[in-house]
Amino acid sequence: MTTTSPYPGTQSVVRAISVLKAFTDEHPEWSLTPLAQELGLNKATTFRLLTALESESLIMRDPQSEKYRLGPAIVTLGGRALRANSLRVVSQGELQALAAETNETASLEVLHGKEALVLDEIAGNHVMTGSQSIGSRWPAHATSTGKVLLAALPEQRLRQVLPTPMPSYTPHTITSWDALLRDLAATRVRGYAVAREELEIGLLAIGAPVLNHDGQTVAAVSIAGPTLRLTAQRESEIAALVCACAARISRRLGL
Amino acid sequence: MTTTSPYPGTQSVVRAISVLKAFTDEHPEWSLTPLAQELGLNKATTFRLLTALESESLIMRDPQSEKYRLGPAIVTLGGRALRANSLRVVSQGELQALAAETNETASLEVLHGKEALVLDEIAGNHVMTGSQSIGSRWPAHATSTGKVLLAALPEQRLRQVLPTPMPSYTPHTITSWDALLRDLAATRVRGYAVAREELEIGLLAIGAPVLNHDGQTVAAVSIAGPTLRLTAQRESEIAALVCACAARISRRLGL
DNA sequence: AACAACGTTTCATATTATGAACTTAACCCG
DNA sequence: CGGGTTAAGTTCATAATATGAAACGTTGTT
Repeated sequence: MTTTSPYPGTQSVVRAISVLKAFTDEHPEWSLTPLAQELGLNKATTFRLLTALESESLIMRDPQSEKYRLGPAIVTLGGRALRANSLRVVSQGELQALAAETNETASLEVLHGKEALVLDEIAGNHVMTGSQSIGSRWPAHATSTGKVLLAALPEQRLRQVLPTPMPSYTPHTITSWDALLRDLAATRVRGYAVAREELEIGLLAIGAPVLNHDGQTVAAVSIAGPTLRLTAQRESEIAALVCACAARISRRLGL
Repeated sequence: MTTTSPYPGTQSVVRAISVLKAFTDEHPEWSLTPLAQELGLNKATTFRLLTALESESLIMRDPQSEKYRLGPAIVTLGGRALRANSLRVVSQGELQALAAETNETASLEVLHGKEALVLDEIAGNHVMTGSQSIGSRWPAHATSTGKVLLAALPEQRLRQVLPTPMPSYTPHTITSWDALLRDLAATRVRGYAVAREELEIGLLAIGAPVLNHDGQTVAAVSIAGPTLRLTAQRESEIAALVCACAARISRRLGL
């Protein structure tokens, strides 16, 4: 290899991480050869990396299929990362209250690059599913939380972060800079963001910013649910509850 | 270094993982120098490993303190590991039902070495805290789920897995082989395990085994709560509910 | 102002990671 | 059956890469 690594002396570690990241929701299970091909690594190298990761339980092998999967140590590290996040810990009670008030799914998300990362999720009583998407990432420009978080960034930063063109998920996804900047401006004025079928048809979400002691947007809280239940008339009511929840969390952060 | 790694060509990767694992619940934040000392690594090496991990967002730096913490990519990987776990997905509905029936905290755990790893946790209405300890590990010999899982192992395996002496957490913790083997035998006969103040004073838990299509114990389900609420008379009632829940999950696994 | 402590960078060195080629095992399919 | 195909895992010579001692720069302290 003659390619220059981002930093010297980190090739194998970066490669090992790329192995870990290959295990996605869409492809949670890999065999050696396809994985090596996917990553463009030598089979022997990939095997050694997998073995090292397996010896530390970051990766395990499915007893039946013999294929590689993410292992128990990853679960433990993920739990630690969440528990170490004071934002999440502080928010949890308020988020639960919000989910109970609205009977819809409440989420807490932070910005990571061009994506909104789900730190916590409390299901309303309508759906019988608990915290299924903690750790998931959604395209920021197509979600209410994402737009709330983007609205706090200077335009220059936006241009660095967002891909051009912005990918479209439904006919209502915002894909032009013009439309996005207008929506973000409206979000700032309004104090909350609305994403109506921008990520998925039939899905509406309303998000509000969480501010730290300094007044900076550090996270977003949202309520999401089917457009069937979240009708236009309920929208302002829900928005008020989401904003109140976000404000309470902000106050707990010392605002 | 002249120490032989478990496998050749994996030193830096194993070291990088040891860096990740240094971030525990007790010590979620590290500075460079103490971390290098703790791990017995050179400061420059540790710095390079941290930089590599940070470049991939497995580690981040706290904006205020400048110290290192687990990063967003770990949260994402943890979420993927959980979602990829079909056992957890299959169990979730039943676990929620159990928590609702009993109004106490329901858990799903698997054995990992000498510890029980929490895959899912649904709080009853008494406690306002959601899935705080997913990914946590508890000493198997001192928990109901742990004893259920140990009860399925041949004695020889037990001796390999469990440390001698077994650490004690309360005056009721089982620490002798004799007592443990008797308890495990009783668990097998009874069909469920009870841990009364064995891990923590005031805490009672009742666990039952989840069996796969093959009849092998692959996980344990439990209800845990304060001895104040989980009185002796409620014990058999709770045990029946826990066993029924575990049996329903087992059936879903094809038993 | 001198010192101390810590994060970060440099660089010569050889240890360690690498990948081409090989071995082994399982599995088709004629 | 049995010869052929595929994929997992192993070996080993090579040099590229990780290593750590020492130097550097920055910040805070006495």
